[in-house]
Amino acid sequence: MNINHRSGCPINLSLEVFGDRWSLIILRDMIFGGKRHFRELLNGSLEGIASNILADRLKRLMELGMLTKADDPSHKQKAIYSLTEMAITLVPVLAHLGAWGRVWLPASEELSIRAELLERGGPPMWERFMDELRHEHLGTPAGPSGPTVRAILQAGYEAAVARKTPGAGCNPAS
Amino acid sequence: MNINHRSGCPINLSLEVFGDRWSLIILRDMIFGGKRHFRELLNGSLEGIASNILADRLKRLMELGMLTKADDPSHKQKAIYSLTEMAITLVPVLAHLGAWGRVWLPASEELSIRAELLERGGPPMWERFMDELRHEHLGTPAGPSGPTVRAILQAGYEAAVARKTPGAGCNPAS
DNA sequence: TGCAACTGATTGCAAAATGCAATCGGATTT
DNA sequence: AAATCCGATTGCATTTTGCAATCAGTTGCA
Repeated sequence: MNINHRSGCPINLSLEVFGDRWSLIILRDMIFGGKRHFRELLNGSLEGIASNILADRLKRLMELGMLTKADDPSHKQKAIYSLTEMAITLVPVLAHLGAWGRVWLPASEELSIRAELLERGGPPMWERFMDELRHEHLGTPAGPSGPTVRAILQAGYEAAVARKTPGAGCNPAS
Repeated sequence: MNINHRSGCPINLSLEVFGDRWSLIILRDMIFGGKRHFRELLNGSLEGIASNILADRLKRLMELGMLTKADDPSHKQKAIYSLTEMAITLVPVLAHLGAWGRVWLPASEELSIRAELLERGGPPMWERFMDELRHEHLGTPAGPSGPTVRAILQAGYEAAVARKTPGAGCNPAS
């Protein structure tokens, strides 16, 4: 990326990477939502990102070394975006950020569950989650069996939704 | 603040608070640099914030409940800005963010020292630092004696600077 | 008293980022 | 063959941002 930095302070440099309203949202959807395709990210996010912004941020995140792009063998024109190790190690940052936001901001109950579970799981759960992401995005060997961290978080989310609207039953939506 | 949120996701809400290039810089300077006045923040930051941006962000952070403002008894028109508990609990987030930036971004060696010390200190050091900030900004009783965490970080920074330019001797600059 | 320096801001203005709708060429599905 | 889906790109109006200049009130000093 550019060598034109405001300062060499780590927090400032991190802010130059994430100091906008969308980059971390995209990474959140990839990490916690398992999204890998342009359309998934475009239509799947709660916040409704515009397609040009999404294209711009994906490009930017690739230039920064946070994402890589590869062809999808099943769809000749589909691209698969993968997290790099640099992005995967954001998990603890996101966990802390989510924990802070859950406490201090008007987070909805259902969406807070993931943050709460991740906070309660602590560093061991983060490590396990990062290993799963490495397996999923970098092709490293699979870790221990059992439900994945993402599945645990998702199950917690769905249980919270069910508690709120008990008549809805099982909901296959992402 | 506004009730017009993009979503109730904690990470999104946090991003609505910090998803800009300056808010966290200001909090960083207050937390790690001990800055309390407009001019200190204006002239003291490495990144060179503009005065209107600083004024806008201070106002915004007050509306969000992260800062409070009080008159300085020594200067009739001086204002002292204080961190609230909401802002103080950002310390772990900043610690993680700094640790991530130190590893993955071209952080300068001197400015990385703080992040490294804070990371090595871990949660106990963060807790102690937050207690010191509570004492400083909220008037809670003082904790254990001995050098403050900020002083430890500052000493590490100055030692790193001295290592780099050995002839400079002791440097009283902030 | 007079005056310069300093206090926390505010204003005007240009540049950049954002949001939105429409569109693109190619690939796949029906 | 037609419709749909794919990852984008374009044009454009609106909003946000960054920068320089400036503001009025306060303080320190001569």
